[in-house]
Amino acid sequence: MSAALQVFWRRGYEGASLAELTEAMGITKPSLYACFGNKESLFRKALDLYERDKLCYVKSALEAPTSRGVAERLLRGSLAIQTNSTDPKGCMGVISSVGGTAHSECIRDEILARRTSSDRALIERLERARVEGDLPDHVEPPALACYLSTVMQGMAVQAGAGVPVDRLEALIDTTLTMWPGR
Amino acid sequence: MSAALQVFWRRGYEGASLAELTEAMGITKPSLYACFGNKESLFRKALDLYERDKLCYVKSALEAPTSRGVAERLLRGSLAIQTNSTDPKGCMGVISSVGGTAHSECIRDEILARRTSSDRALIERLERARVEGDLPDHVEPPALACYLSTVMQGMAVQAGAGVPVDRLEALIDTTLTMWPGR
DNA sequence: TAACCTATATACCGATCGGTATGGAAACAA
DNA sequence: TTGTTTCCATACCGATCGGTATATAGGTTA
Repeated sequence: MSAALQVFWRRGYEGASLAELTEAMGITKPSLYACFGNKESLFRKALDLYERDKLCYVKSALEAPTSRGVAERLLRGSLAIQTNSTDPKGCMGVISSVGGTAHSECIRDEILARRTSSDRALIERLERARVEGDLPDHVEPPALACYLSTVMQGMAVQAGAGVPVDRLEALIDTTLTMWPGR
Repeated sequence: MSAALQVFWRRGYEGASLAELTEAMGITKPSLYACFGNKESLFRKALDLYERDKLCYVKSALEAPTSRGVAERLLRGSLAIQTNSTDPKGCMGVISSVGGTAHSECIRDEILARRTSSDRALIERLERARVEGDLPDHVEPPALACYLSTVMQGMAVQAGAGVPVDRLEALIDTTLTMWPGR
């Protein structure tokens, strides 16, 4: 299962062929279909595993005491995943939601829906931060949440393109320097 | 030719099939191969057209009088392209450089090389800005250039995912509010 | 009209896609 | 031993991939 995740992560949904998937998983196609139904439901299960094992840092990041702490933990957490030496570079969600043919629209919708729910949690956390005085009044939580998501997705593109870790750490430092509020 | 660009832009290099390309261009496959060689060289020509017609804003953006002006023109220029109602959403470079099988690595390399040369121009412009007093001394132009590219690529992901224009305009405003220097 | 050249359109190539039917070996009951 | 059941690997399915050979149609020259 985690072998399938690796393949989907590196290739995206459409770029991952059944041949590569079955070889990585060490099973044959009939076994794969008996266990997981089809390629699409296998992908969903891989996405579940990805969220559980790789995106767990988000939950704890939102529990940071200040808004800047939330931003820092989110940025460093996503960087750690995207540049882990044993995993593919970049973000699986970005890789599988970009481009591709018309056949995989429901996959895109699935990813976008998960992203939306994650964004909502971040907005709510930033609203709380403003109430608590962590953010200046002129900052609107939805806009700032969108901004932070954008930086993380851009960082995923860079990591996927092979930009080295230290440059991305500098990127995080730059972002945090500009962060409004504490 | 511009029809081919539309298809590659929407689907990415691998997601664009010859069937879709020839249909959009209104020619048959033998004609396509007689005129353009093969899919890869057709893609390169489409990429040339994209740079010439769509990325021309970059050159004029770098000529803005201040560093903040450069950032604003880059952000608004790329947003205009990425959300143009007649073109596909998002950035063609991002869409074609992310994911995919191993067969298209040279395409990725091509895009990454063009991105690198564009980044270098931005770094040089920001170094000039620091000399001219547009940026605080503690800001390092390579890091700030990387940051700005990251925001633009993240914006491309968002635009490709269907985030509406007005939210991305708010994102630009947020980014510019935090911009260090004038 | 006859010969010829070009240019396009159809039909096809081997490879691969996601997905499945089938045959044969292993395990179990009688 | 015989019959039966289960399970999995191979071989195959139609569709589509990128790319090409061939045949026909149209225009030009003699």
